[in-house]
Amino acid sequence: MSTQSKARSRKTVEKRKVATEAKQQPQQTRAQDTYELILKTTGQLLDEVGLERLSTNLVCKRAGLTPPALYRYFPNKYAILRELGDRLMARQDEAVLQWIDEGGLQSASHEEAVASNVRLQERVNDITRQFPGNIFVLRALRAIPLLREVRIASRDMVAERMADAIAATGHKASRERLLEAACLTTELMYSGMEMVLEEPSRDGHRICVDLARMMVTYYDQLES
Amino acid sequence: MSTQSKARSRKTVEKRKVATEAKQQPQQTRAQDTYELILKTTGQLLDEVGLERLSTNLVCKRAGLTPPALYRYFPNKYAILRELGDRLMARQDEAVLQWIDEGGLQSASHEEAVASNVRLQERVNDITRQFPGNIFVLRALRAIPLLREVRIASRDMVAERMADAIAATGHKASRERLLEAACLTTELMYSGMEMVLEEPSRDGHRICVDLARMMVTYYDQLES
DNA sequence: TGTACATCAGTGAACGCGCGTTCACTGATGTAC
DNA sequence: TGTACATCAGTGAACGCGCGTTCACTGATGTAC
Repeated sequence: MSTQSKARSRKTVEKRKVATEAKQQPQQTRAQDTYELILKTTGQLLDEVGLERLSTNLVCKRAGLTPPALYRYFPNKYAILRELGDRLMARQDEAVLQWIDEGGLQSASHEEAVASNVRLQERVNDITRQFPGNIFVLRALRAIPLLREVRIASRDMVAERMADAIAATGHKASRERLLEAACLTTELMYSGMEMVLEEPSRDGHRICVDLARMMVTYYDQLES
Repeated sequence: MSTQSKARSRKTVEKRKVATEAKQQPQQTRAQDTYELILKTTGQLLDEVGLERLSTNLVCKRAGLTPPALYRYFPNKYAILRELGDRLMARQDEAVLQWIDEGGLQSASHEEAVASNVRLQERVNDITRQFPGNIFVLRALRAIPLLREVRIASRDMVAERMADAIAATGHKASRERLLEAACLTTELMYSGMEMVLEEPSRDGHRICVDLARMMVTYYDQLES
Protein backbone atom coordinates (compact mmCIF):
# COMPACT_ATOMS: atom_id res chain seq x y z
CA MET A 1 0.00 0.00 0.00
CA SER A 2 2.76 2.43 0.85
CA THR A 3 4.52 1.73 -2.44
CA GLN A 4 1.25 2.13 -4.29
CA SER A 5 0.48 5.56 -2.87
CA LYS A 6 4.11 6.51 -3.43
CA ALA A 7 3.83 5.55 -7.09
CA ARG A 8 0.64 7.52 -7.46
CA SER A 9 2.06 10.69 -5.94
CA ARG A 10 5.09 10.45 -8.21
CA LYS A 11 2.81 10.23 -11.21
CA THR A 12 1.00 13.43 -10.38
CA VAL A 13 4.16 15.29 -9.45
CA GLU A 14 6.17 14.25 -12.48
CA LYS A 15 3.47 15.43 -14.87
CA ARG A 16 4.36 13.77 -18.17
CA LYS A 17 7.84 12.53 -17.41
CA VAL A 18 7.73 8.80 -17.99
CA ALA A 19 8.89 6.68 -15.11
CA THR A 20 11.33 4.00 -16.17
CA GLU A 21 12.09 2.22 -12.94
CA ALA A 22 11.54 -1.51 -13.29
CA LYS A 23 8.07 -2.20 -11.96
CA GLN A 24 8.81 -5.47 -10.30
CA GLN A 25 12.04 -7.34 -9.96
CA PRO A 26 11.91 -10.93 -11.22
CA GLN A 27 12.10 -13.40 -8.34
CA GLN A 28 12.06 -16.90 -9.75
CA THR A 29 14.67 -18.04 -12.20
CA ARG A 30 12.04 -18.41 -14.90
CA ALA A 31 11.20 -14.74 -14.42
CA GLN A 32 14.87 -13.80 -14.47
CA ASP A 33 15.19 -15.57 -17.81
CA THR A 34 12.22 -13.66 -19.20
CA TYR A 35 13.71 -10.40 -18.00
CA GLU A 36 16.98 -11.15 -19.74
CA LEU A 37 15.16 -12.34 -22.84
CA ILE A 38 13.39 -9.01 -23.10
CA LEU A 39 16.69 -7.14 -22.89
CA LYS A 40 18.43 -9.42 -25.37
CA THR A 41 15.53 -9.22 -27.82
CA THR A 42 15.44 -5.44 -27.56
CA GLY A 43 19.15 -5.28 -28.33
CA GLN A 44 18.66 -7.43 -31.43
CA LEU A 45 15.63 -5.48 -32.61
CA LEU A 46 17.50 -2.21 -32.24
CA ASP A 47 20.08 -3.50 -34.67
CA GLU A 48 17.34 -4.54 -37.08
CA VAL A 49 14.71 -1.82 -36.99
CA GLY A 50 16.35 1.04 -35.13
CA LEU A 51 15.19 3.21 -32.29
CA GLU A 52 12.12 4.75 -33.87
CA ARG A 53 10.36 1.58 -34.92
CA LEU A 54 11.05 -0.21 -31.67
CA SER A 55 7.93 -0.81 -29.58
CA THR A 56 6.90 -2.96 -26.66
CA ASN A 57 4.52 -4.94 -28.88
CA LEU A 58 7.33 -5.68 -31.30
CA VAL A 59 9.62 -6.86 -28.53
CA CYS A 60 6.86 -9.14 -27.20
CA LYS A 61 6.15 -10.62 -30.60
CA ARG A 62 9.82 -11.33 -31.20
CA ALA A 63 10.45 -12.70 -27.74
CA GLY A 64 7.40 -14.96 -27.90
CA LEU A 65 5.73 -13.23 -24.99
CA THR A 66 2.42 -11.47 -24.49
CA PRO A 67 2.41 -7.78 -23.51
CA PRO A 68 1.37 -8.26 -19.88
CA ALA A 69 4.45 -10.42 -19.34
CA LEU A 70 6.65 -7.54 -20.46
CA TYR A 71 4.61 -5.03 -18.48
CA ARG A 72 5.26 -6.99 -15.36
CA TYR A 73 8.88 -5.86 -15.48
CA PHE A 74 8.97 -2.75 -17.63
CA PRO A 75 6.42 0.07 -17.75
CA ASN A 76 7.41 1.08 -21.30
CA LYS A 77 10.10 0.85 -23.92
CA TYR A 78 12.18 3.57 -22.29
CA ALA A 79 12.52 1.44 -19.20
CA ILE A 80 14.03 -1.34 -21.31
CA LEU A 81 16.36 1.08 -23.05
CA ARG A 82 17.29 2.54 -19.72
CA GLU A 83 18.29 -0.84 -18.38
CA LEU A 84 20.36 -1.46 -21.52
CA GLY A 85 21.96 1.97 -21.18
CA ASP A 86 22.66 1.38 -17.50
CA ARG A 87 24.36 -1.88 -18.25
CA LEU A 88 26.49 -0.54 -21.08
CA MET A 89 27.60 2.43 -19.01
CA ALA A 90 28.30 0.16 -16.05
CA ARG A 91 30.55 -2.07 -18.12
CA GLN A 92 32.43 0.89 -19.53
CA ASP A 93 32.79 2.44 -16.10
CA GLU A 94 34.10 -0.80 -14.72
CA ALA A 95 36.80 -0.92 -17.39
CA VAL A 96 37.87 2.65 -16.67
CA LEU A 97 37.98 2.20 -12.91
CA GLN A 98 39.92 -1.01 -13.30
CA TRP A 99 42.39 0.77 -15.58
CA ILE A 100 42.85 3.47 -12.96
CA ASP A 101 43.26 0.92 -10.16
CA GLU A 102 45.83 -0.98 -12.15
CA GLY A 103 47.92 2.17 -12.45
CA GLY A 104 46.87 3.27 -15.92
CA LEU A 105 47.74 6.82 -14.96
CA GLN A 106 51.19 6.08 -13.61
CA SER A 107 53.48 6.36 -16.58
CA ALA A 108 57.16 7.20 -16.64
CA SER A 109 57.15 9.01 -19.97
CA HIS A 110 54.83 10.94 -22.22
CA GLU A 111 54.86 8.12 -24.78
CA GLU A 112 54.06 5.54 -22.15
CA ALA A 113 51.12 7.63 -20.94
CA VAL A 114 49.79 7.83 -24.48
CA ALA A 115 50.11 4.08 -24.97
CA SER A 116 48.34 3.43 -21.68
CA ASN A 117 45.48 5.73 -22.60
CA VAL A 118 45.15 4.05 -25.98
CA ARG A 119 44.83 0.70 -24.25
CA LEU A 120 42.00 2.07 -22.16
CA GLN A 121 40.15 3.45 -25.16
CA GLU A 122 40.47 0.27 -27.14
CA ARG A 123 39.29 -1.78 -24.19
CA VAL A 124 36.18 0.39 -23.85
CA ASN A 125 35.56 0.27 -27.58
CA ASP A 126 35.77 -3.53 -27.53
CA ILE A 127 33.33 -3.77 -24.65
CA THR A 128 30.91 -1.56 -26.50
CA ARG A 129 31.31 -3.47 -29.75
CA GLN A 130 30.27 -6.66 -27.98
CA PHE A 131 27.17 -5.10 -26.48
CA PRO A 132 23.94 -6.02 -28.32
CA GLY A 133 22.41 -3.03 -30.06
CA ASN A 134 25.51 -1.00 -29.15
CA ILE A 135 25.22 1.81 -31.68
CA PHE A 136 21.52 2.33 -31.08
CA VAL A 137 21.97 2.30 -27.35
CA LEU A 138 24.63 4.98 -27.73
CA ARG A 139 22.24 7.01 -29.86
CA ALA A 140 19.47 6.56 -27.32
CA LEU A 141 21.87 7.74 -24.62
CA ARG A 142 22.23 10.98 -26.55
CA ALA A 143 18.69 11.51 -27.77
CA ILE A 144 16.31 10.35 -25.05
CA PRO A 145 16.22 12.72 -22.07
CA LEU A 146 15.97 9.96 -19.49
CA LEU A 147 18.92 8.11 -20.93
CA ARG A 148 20.93 11.30 -21.10
CA GLU A 149 20.89 11.34 -17.33
CA VAL A 150 22.31 7.86 -17.28
CA ARG A 151 25.16 8.80 -19.56
CA ILE A 152 25.94 12.01 -17.74
CA ALA A 153 25.87 10.33 -14.35
CA SER A 154 28.29 7.73 -15.68
CA ARG A 155 30.56 10.36 -17.15
CA ASP A 156 30.58 12.49 -14.02
CA MET A 157 31.30 9.54 -11.78
CA VAL A 158 34.17 8.42 -13.97
CA ALA A 159 35.48 11.98 -14.18
CA GLU A 160 35.48 12.28 -10.40
CA ARG A 161 37.46 9.09 -9.94
CA MET A 162 39.81 10.16 -12.67
CA ALA A 163 40.34 13.56 -11.06
CA ASP A 164 41.07 11.89 -7.73
CA ALA A 165 43.56 9.55 -9.30
CA ILE A 166 45.34 12.32 -11.19
CA ALA A 167 45.47 14.45 -8.06
CA ALA A 168 47.03 11.46 -6.28
CA THR A 169 49.86 11.39 -8.80
CA GLY A 170 50.81 14.85 -7.55
CA HIS A 171 49.44 16.95 -10.40
CA LYS A 172 49.88 20.67 -9.81
CA ALA A 173 46.34 21.70 -10.80
CA SER A 174 43.60 22.11 -8.20
CA ARG A 175 41.12 19.33 -7.56
CA GLU A 176 38.36 21.52 -8.99
CA ARG A 177 40.29 22.21 -12.16
CA LEU A 178 41.14 18.55 -12.55
CA LEU A 179 37.47 17.66 -12.27
CA GLU A 180 36.53 20.07 -15.04
CA ALA A 181 39.31 18.70 -17.18
CA ALA A 182 38.36 15.10 -16.52
CA CYS A 183 34.76 15.82 -17.46
CA LEU A 184 35.88 17.29 -20.74
CA THR A 185 38.31 14.51 -21.62
CA THR A 186 35.81 11.82 -20.64
CA GLU A 187 33.30 13.45 -22.94
CA LEU A 188 35.87 13.54 -25.72
CA MET A 189 36.69 9.87 -25.26
CA TYR A 190 33.00 9.10 -25.43
CA SER A 191 32.76 11.09 -28.62
CA GLY A 192 35.78 9.32 -30.08
CA MET A 193 34.26 5.96 -29.21
CA GLU A 194 31.08 6.87 -31.04
CA MET A 195 33.07 7.95 -34.06
CA VAL A 196 34.95 4.65 -34.12
CA LEU A 197 31.80 2.57 -33.75
CA GLU A 198 29.57 4.56 -36.06
CA GLU A 199 32.12 4.84 -38.85
CA PRO A 200 33.99 1.55 -39.01
CA SER A 201 35.61 2.56 -42.29
CA ARG A 202 37.82 4.98 -40.38
CA ASP A 203 41.06 3.96 -38.76
CA GLY A 204 39.87 3.38 -35.21
CA HIS A 205 43.33 2.88 -33.80
CA ARG A 206 44.54 6.15 -35.27
CA ILE A 207 41.63 7.99 -33.68
CA CYS A 208 42.46 6.51 -30.29
CA VAL A 209 46.12 7.42 -30.60
CA ASP A 210 45.41 10.98 -31.71
CA LEU A 211 42.89 11.48 -28.93
CA ALA A 212 45.29 10.03 -26.39
CA ARG A 213 48.04 12.40 -27.49
CA MET A 214 45.76 15.38 -27.21
CA MET A 215 44.61 14.43 -23.77
CA VAL A 216 47.99 13.53 -22.32
CA THR A 217 49.50 16.79 -23.57
CA TYR A 218 46.50 18.63 -22.22
CA TYR A 219 47.00 17.28 -18.71
CA ASP A 220 50.74 17.95 -18.95
CA GLN A 221 50.06 21.59 -19.60
CA LEU A 222 47.12 22.00 -17.23
CA GLU A 223 47.73 24.69 -14.59
CA SER A 224 46.31 25.79 -11.23
CA MET B 1 4.29 11.09 -65.36
CA SER B 2 8.02 10.62 -65.46
CA THR B 3 8.38 12.01 -61.96
CA GLN B 4 5.57 9.79 -60.79
CA SER B 5 7.10 6.59 -62.08
CA LYS B 6 10.46 7.72 -60.74
CA ALA B 7 8.95 8.18 -57.31
CA ARG B 8 7.33 4.76 -57.45
CA SER B 9 10.52 2.97 -58.42
CA ARG B 10 12.40 4.70 -55.59
CA LYS B 11 9.79 3.50 -53.17
CA THR B 12 10.17 -0.12 -54.15
CA VAL B 13 13.95 0.02 -54.25
CA GLU B 14 14.38 1.79 -50.93
CA LYS B 15 12.23 -0.75 -49.11
CA ARG B 16 11.47 0.92 -45.79
CA LYS B 17 13.91 3.79 -45.85
CA VAL B 18 11.79 6.90 -45.56
CA ALA B 19 12.35 9.51 -48.20
CA THR B 20 12.66 12.99 -46.80
CA GLU B 21 13.11 15.15 -49.84
CA ALA B 22 10.61 17.98 -49.88
CA LYS B 23 7.73 16.83 -52.01
CA GLN B 24 6.97 20.08 -53.66
CA GLN B 25 8.67 23.41 -53.41
CA PRO B 26 6.39 26.29 -52.46
CA GLN B 27 5.91 28.66 -55.37
CA GLN B 28 3.69 31.48 -54.27
CA THR B 29 4.65 33.69 -51.35
CA ARG B 30 1.67 32.41 -49.38
CA ALA B 31 3.05 28.90 -49.77
CA GLN B 32 6.52 30.06 -48.81
CA ASP B 33 5.06 31.50 -45.61
CA THR B 34 3.33 28.20 -44.82
CA TYR B 35 6.56 26.32 -45.41
CA GLU B 36 8.42 28.56 -43.01
CA LEU B 37 5.57 28.41 -40.51
CA ILE B 38 5.83 24.63 -40.44
CA LEU B 39 9.56 24.80 -39.75
CA LYS B 40 9.19 27.47 -37.09
CA THR B 41 6.36 25.61 -35.38
CA THR B 42 8.35 22.39 -35.40
CA GLY B 43 11.28 24.16 -33.75
CA GLN B 44 9.01 25.51 -31.03
CA LEU B 45 7.29 22.18 -30.46
CA LEU B 46 10.63 20.41 -30.17
CA ASP B 47 11.49 22.71 -27.28
CA GLU B 48 8.15 21.96 -25.67
CA VAL B 49 7.45 18.28 -26.17
CA GLY B 50 10.73 16.84 -27.39
CA LEU B 51 11.59 14.60 -30.29
CA GLU B 52 9.54 11.56 -29.39
CA ARG B 53 6.19 13.23 -28.98
CA LEU B 54 6.58 15.35 -32.09
CA SER B 55 4.19 14.37 -34.88
CA THR B 56 2.90 15.85 -38.10
CA ASN B 57 -0.61 16.10 -36.64
CA LEU B 58 0.72 18.04 -33.68
CA VAL B 59 2.61 20.43 -35.91
CA CYS B 60 -0.53 21.00 -38.00
CA LYS B 61 -2.70 21.65 -34.99
CA ARG B 62 -0.22 24.13 -33.59
CA ALA B 63 0.39 25.88 -36.89
CA GLY B 64 -3.34 26.17 -37.60
CA LEU B 65 -3.09 24.01 -40.72
CA THR B 66 -4.74 20.82 -41.84
CA PRO B 67 -2.57 17.77 -42.53
CA PRO B 68 -2.82 17.85 -46.33
CA ALA B 69 -1.31 21.34 -46.27
CA LEU B 70 1.74 20.00 -44.49
CA TYR B 71 1.87 16.93 -46.71
CA ARG B 72 2.10 19.13 -49.71
CA TYR B 73 5.63 20.09 -48.68
CA PHE B 74 6.84 17.36 -46.33
CA PRO B 75 6.21 13.60 -46.63
CA ASN B 76 6.72 13.04 -42.88
CA LYS B 77 8.19 14.48 -39.73
CA TYR B 78 11.70 13.40 -40.64
CA ALA B 79 11.57 15.59 -43.70
CA ILE B 80 10.84 18.59 -41.50
CA LEU B 81 13.61 17.67 -39.10
CA ARG B 82 15.93 17.15 -42.01
CA GLU B 83 15.27 20.63 -43.30
CA LEU B 84 15.89 22.03 -39.82
CA GLY B 85 19.08 20.01 -39.55
CA ASP B 86 20.21 21.11 -42.98
CA ARG B 87 19.71 24.73 -42.08
CA LEU B 88 21.48 24.51 -38.75
CA MET B 89 24.45 22.73 -40.30
CA ALA B 90 24.52 25.22 -43.16
CA ARG B 91 24.70 28.15 -40.77
CA GLN B 92 27.45 26.55 -38.76
CA ASP B 93 29.38 25.65 -41.89
CA GLU B 94 29.08 29.18 -43.14
CA ALA B 95 30.58 30.53 -39.92
CA VAL B 96 33.51 28.12 -40.11
CA LEU B 97 34.24 28.80 -43.78
CA GLN B 98 34.05 32.53 -43.15
CA TRP B 99 36.46 32.18 -40.23
CA ILE B 100 38.89 30.31 -42.49
CA ASP B 101 38.53 32.86 -45.28
CA GLU B 102 39.14 35.71 -42.86
CA GLY B 103 42.46 34.13 -41.88
CA GLY B 104 41.37 32.42 -38.68
CA LEU B 105 44.18 29.93 -39.14
CA GLN B 106 46.93 32.47 -39.71
CA SER B 107 48.23 33.24 -36.27
CA ALA B 108 51.67 34.46 -35.28
CA SER B 109 51.82 32.69 -31.95
CA HIS B 110 50.40 29.69 -30.16
CA GLU B 111 48.33 31.88 -27.86
CA GLU B 112 46.96 33.85 -30.78
CA ALA B 113 45.94 30.63 -32.49
CA VAL B 114 44.12 29.50 -29.38
CA ALA B 115 42.28 32.82 -29.09
CA SER B 116 41.29 32.65 -32.74
CA ASN B 117 39.94 29.13 -32.36
CA VAL B 118 37.99 30.14 -29.28
CA ARG B 119 36.37 32.93 -31.26
CA LEU B 120 35.27 30.41 -33.87
CA GLN B 121 33.78 28.05 -31.31
CA GLU B 122 31.90 30.78 -29.53
CA ARG B 123 30.56 32.11 -32.79
CA VAL B 124 29.24 28.66 -33.73
CA ASN B 125 27.79 28.17 -30.25
CA ASP B 126 25.98 31.50 -30.52
CA ILE B 127 24.53 30.61 -33.90
CA THR B 128 23.28 27.33 -32.53
CA ARG B 129 21.83 28.94 -29.41
CA GLN B 130 19.72 31.21 -31.60
CA PHE B 131 18.36 28.36 -33.67
CA PRO B 132 14.81 27.30 -32.72
CA GLY B 133 14.74 23.84 -31.17
CA ASN B 134 18.55 23.83 -31.20
CA ILE B 135 19.20 21.12 -28.61
CA PHE B 136 16.60 18.77 -30.03
CA VAL B 137 17.82 19.30 -33.55
CA LEU B 138 21.33 18.40 -32.37
CA ARG B 139 19.95 15.26 -30.74
CA ALA B 140 18.05 14.36 -33.88
CA LEU B 141 21.27 14.82 -35.85
CA ARG B 142 22.81 12.13 -33.67
CA ALA B 143 19.91 9.73 -33.29
CA ILE B 144 18.02 9.65 -36.56
CA PRO B 145 19.90 7.80 -39.32
CA LEU B 146 18.83 10.18 -42.07
CA LEU B 147 19.93 13.20 -40.11
CA ARG B 148 23.22 11.55 -39.24
CA GLU B 149 24.09 11.75 -42.90
CA VAL B 150 23.42 15.46 -42.85
CA ARG B 151 25.70 16.01 -39.89
CA ILE B 152 28.47 13.82 -41.26
CA ALA B 153 28.32 15.44 -44.67
CA SER B 154 28.61 18.83 -43.01
CA ARG B 155 31.51 17.71 -40.84
CA ASP B 156 33.39 16.12 -43.73
CA MET B 157 32.94 19.17 -45.93
CA VAL B 158 34.18 21.48 -43.21
CA ALA B 159 37.09 19.14 -42.45
CA GLU B 160 38.13 19.15 -46.09
CA ARG B 161 38.17 22.93 -46.29
CA MET B 162 40.01 23.08 -43.01
CA ALA B 163 42.62 20.58 -44.21
CA ASP B 164 43.11 22.60 -47.39
CA ALA B 165 43.55 25.80 -45.44
CA ILE B 166 46.02 24.27 -43.00
CA ALA B 167 47.99 22.74 -45.86
CA ALA B 168 48.09 26.20 -47.42
CA THR B 169 49.78 27.59 -44.31
CA GLY B 170 52.68 25.25 -45.08
CA HIS B 171 52.00 22.56 -42.50
CA LYS B 172 54.47 19.69 -42.70
CA ALA B 173 51.89 16.88 -42.52
CA SER B 174 50.47 15.26 -45.66
CA ARG B 175 47.13 16.35 -47.03
CA GLU B 176 45.70 12.94 -46.13
CA ARG B 177 46.89 13.15 -42.57
CA LEU B 178 45.55 16.68 -42.24
CA LEU B 179 42.16 15.52 -43.44
CA GLU B 180 42.01 12.79 -40.80
CA ALA B 181 43.05 15.27 -38.17
CA ALA B 182 40.53 17.87 -39.30
CA CYS B 183 37.74 15.29 -39.18
CA LEU B 184 38.65 14.41 -35.64
CA THR B 185 38.96 17.98 -34.42
CA THR B 186 35.73 19.00 -36.13
CA GLU B 187 34.01 16.12 -34.37
CA LEU B 188 35.49 17.23 -31.06
CA MET B 189 34.33 20.80 -31.58
CA TYR B 190 30.86 19.49 -32.33
CA SER B 191 30.96 17.45 -29.17
CA GLY B 192 32.15 20.45 -27.16
CA MET B 193 29.36 22.56 -28.59
CA GLU B 194 26.81 19.97 -27.52
CA MET B 195 28.28 19.91 -24.03
CA VAL B 196 28.06 23.69 -23.77
CA LEU B 197 24.47 23.80 -25.01
CA GLU B 198 23.16 20.78 -23.16
CA GLU B 199 24.72 21.70 -19.85
CA PRO B 200 24.45 25.46 -19.48
CA SER B 201 25.55 25.23 -15.84
CA ARG B 202 29.07 24.48 -17.00
CA ASP B 203 31.58 27.17 -17.88
CA GLY B 204 31.15 27.28 -21.64
CA HIS B 205 34.05 29.63 -22.22
CA ARG B 206 36.42 27.41 -20.28
CA ILE B 207 35.39 24.42 -22.39
CA CYS B 208 36.08 26.35 -25.58
CA VAL B 209 39.49 27.49 -24.34
CA ASP B 210 40.52 24.03 -23.19
CA LEU B 211 39.38 22.47 -26.45
CA ALA B 212 41.16 25.14 -28.45
CA ARG B 213 44.41 24.51 -26.56
CA MET B 214 44.18 20.80 -27.17
CA MET B 215 43.55 21.25 -30.85
CA VAL B 216 46.18 23.89 -31.51
CA THR B 217 48.84 21.84 -29.71
CA TYR B 218 47.68 18.77 -31.61
CA TYR B 219 48.20 20.43 -34.99
CA ASP B 220 51.54 21.85 -33.83
CA GLN B 221 52.78 18.34 -33.10
CA LEU B 222 51.18 16.61 -36.07
CA GLU B 223 53.70 14.84 -38.29
CA SER B 224 53.82 13.49 -41.87
C1' DT C 1 -8.94 46.83 -67.74
C1' DG C 2 -11.74 43.16 -67.48
C1' DT C 3 -12.87 38.43 -67.91
C1' DA C 4 -12.10 33.26 -68.39
C1' DC C 5 -9.33 29.77 -67.28
C1' DA C 6 -5.38 27.14 -65.38
C1' DT C 7 -2.73 26.27 -61.69
C1' DC C 8 -1.46 26.58 -56.90
C1' DA C 9 -2.69 26.34 -51.93
C1' DG C 10 -5.23 24.68 -48.34
C1' DT C 11 -9.82 22.41 -46.19
C1' DG C 12 -12.88 18.90 -43.95
C1' DA C 13 -13.48 14.59 -42.88
C1' DA C 14 -12.29 10.26 -42.67
C1' DC C 15 -9.36 5.64 -43.06
C1' DG C 16 -6.58 1.78 -41.25
C1' DC C 17 -2.93 0.64 -38.33
C1' DG C 18 -0.09 -0.23 -34.58
C1' DC C 19 0.84 1.76 -30.36
C1' DG C 20 0.63 1.47 -25.18
C1' DT C 21 -2.09 -0.56 -21.83
C1' DT C 22 -5.46 -3.33 -19.08
C1' DC C 23 -8.86 -7.02 -17.78
C1' DA C 24 -9.95 -11.38 -15.91
C1' DC C 25 -7.97 -15.46 -16.21
C1' DT C 26 -4.77 -20.08 -16.24
C1' DG C 27 -0.65 -22.37 -15.25
C1' DA C 28 3.91 -22.89 -12.67
C1' DT C 29 6.59 -22.63 -8.63
C1' DG C 30 7.51 -22.56 -3.92
C1' DT C 31 6.20 -23.61 1.04
C1' DA C 32 3.88 -25.02 5.46
C1' DC C 33 2.45 -28.82 7.90
C1' DT D 1 6.95 -37.57 1.45
C1' DG D 2 2.75 -35.97 0.15
C1' DT D 3 -0.84 -32.67 -0.07
C1' DA D 4 -3.14 -27.94 0.25
C1' DC D 5 -2.52 -23.43 -0.40
C1' DA D 6 -0.28 -18.92 -1.43
C1' DT D 7 2.28 -16.50 -4.42
C1' DC D 8 4.63 -15.72 -8.74
C1' DA D 9 4.65 -15.81 -13.85
C1' DG D 10 2.55 -15.51 -18.02
C1' DT D 11 -1.91 -15.83 -21.38
C1' DG D 12 -5.75 -14.35 -24.51
C1' DA D 13 -8.26 -10.94 -25.98
C1' DA D 14 -9.51 -6.64 -26.21
C1' DC D 15 -9.68 -1.19 -25.46
C1' DG D 16 -9.03 3.68 -26.82
C1' DC D 17 -5.95 6.78 -28.85
C1' DG D 18 -3.20 9.29 -31.87
C1' DC D 19 -0.39 8.41 -35.64
C1' DG D 20 0.51 8.86 -40.71
C1' DT D 21 -1.99 9.36 -44.73
C1' DT D 22 -5.55 10.12 -48.38
C1' DC D 23 -9.95 11.51 -50.71
C1' DA D 24 -12.69 14.74 -53.09
C1' DC D 25 -13.34 19.22 -52.63
C1' DT D 26 -13.20 24.81 -52.17
C1' DG D 27 -10.82 28.98 -52.32
C1' DA D 28 -6.76 32.01 -53.79
C1' DT D 29 -3.50 33.47 -57.09
C1' DG D 30 -1.60 34.20 -61.45
C1' DT D 31 -2.05 34.71 -66.65
C1' DA D 32 -3.62 34.94 -71.55
C1' DC D 33 -6.25 37.49 -74.53
